[in-house]
Amino acid sequence: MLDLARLRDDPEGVRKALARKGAQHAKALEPLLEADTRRRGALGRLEALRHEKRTISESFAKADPAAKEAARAKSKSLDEEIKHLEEAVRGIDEEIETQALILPNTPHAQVPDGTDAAGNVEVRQWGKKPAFAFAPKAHWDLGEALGILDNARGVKIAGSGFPLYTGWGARLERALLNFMLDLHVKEQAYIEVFPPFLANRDTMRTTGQVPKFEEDMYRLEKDGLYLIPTAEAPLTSIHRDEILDEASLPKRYTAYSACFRRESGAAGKDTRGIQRVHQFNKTELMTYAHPDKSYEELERLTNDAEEVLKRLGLHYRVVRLCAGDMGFSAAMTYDLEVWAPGVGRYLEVSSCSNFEDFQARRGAIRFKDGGKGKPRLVHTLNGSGTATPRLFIALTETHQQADGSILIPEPLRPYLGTDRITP
RNA sequence: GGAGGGGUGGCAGAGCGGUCUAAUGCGCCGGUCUUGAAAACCGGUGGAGCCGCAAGGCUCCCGGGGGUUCGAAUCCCUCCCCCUCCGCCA
Repeated sequence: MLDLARLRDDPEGVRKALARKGAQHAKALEPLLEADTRRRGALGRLEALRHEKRTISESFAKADPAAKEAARAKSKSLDEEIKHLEEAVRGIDEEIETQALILPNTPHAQVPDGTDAAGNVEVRQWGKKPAFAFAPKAHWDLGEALGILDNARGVKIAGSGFPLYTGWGARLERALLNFMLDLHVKEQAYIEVFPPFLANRDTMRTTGQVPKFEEDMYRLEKDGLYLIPTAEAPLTSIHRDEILDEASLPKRYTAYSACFRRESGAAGKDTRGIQRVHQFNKTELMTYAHPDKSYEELERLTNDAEEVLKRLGLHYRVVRLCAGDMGFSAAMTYDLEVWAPGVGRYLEVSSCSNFEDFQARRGAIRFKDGGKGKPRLVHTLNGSGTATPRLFIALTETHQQADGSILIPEPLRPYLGTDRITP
């Protein structure tokens, strides 16, 4: 959520910034500002009435009987006005919240203009596209030939988009996750947590999935819970409604989680194999940062995610997303795109973002600056470190051999227990 | 799922209809004393919102919501959470 005070102080600046994310957002500003003005007017009157009522009851005990009767009557009549105004303020508050919660974050000044992926800017590359003396297969063919991926039976169990990894495929999945977590925990000093995979509405509102993207999630109507689309949600709510010690920042967390996404509207779009699925595994990196240092942290976090790809010998590129291609809550985002030679495309395996205080405001995540004064909002950041389906794709497609086997990169061997997956 | 107990300031814990601007202790911060530290003593120490250039003022918050009352941390209803016991169970 954006700071309402900022909207009041600099409506033009906010309007322009929002327009960079999409012209429609800028229009939402006017009614919001109008409601804010109405709210403050009503609130001022309400508080004056409450003050009057309070004063009456405070002097009640020592008033004489006649004055008591008058006080009772006056207080009663104030009640009606107060109740009326309270309802009005509550109504306006809801109005404001409804509108404010669907406004996206504003992009950082250094985020390039653009309306879609075409506007993204490549920042760097690592490695290069592998050369093959044969035609590299796509992972769906490799998966079938090696018996590590069984899409047909996944469909039988749950439906399309719910991959069934089998044999070495299942072990590869597990090995990748352990490899990544160990890297994040032992070498990069993130605190490992194992979060719930279901989360409530407050949790989802904090990170920005609710209310605007409710339809993108699987929901358990009866329990008021959502299947998490990313561990970002539970990780960011660890410290929701808390005031942290300044000295404890940055707080860096990592977690494995299964992730669930409806991906409705994406049917048929890059869905072959396991490029886009409803359930997948991912390790997540998440930081609660001091607001003055969050952009340094974004670089660090991005590098930490990249390290996974480097160690697995996978060619990738880092792109800075343009304003129009960024997610709802982000102020700046780097995407990591790994090269998949079988499908012949770069695939997004990680999205590393600084949300600045956007999520922190929604979740009231603060810290005491210098130990005194008003608490300040922290900045939150996160990035996948990384998501397995596309990592699985890149790994199998990149390291496939002429004989149809997959050569396992050195760092992963102790986790997988073999140096090669063969048919 | 059933029965009982309980949710108060960073923590412990009192309060059970007006004096609560929530006792007291601990913690923390500042000061006095001291070569320094400790101890002792003195003072301070939550959050949100609104008004104000500021100083400051006002409103709300004792798990959430609603009610009774001139007045609620205190009484009533309801929901959530925690603990104990029982049931079920990976």
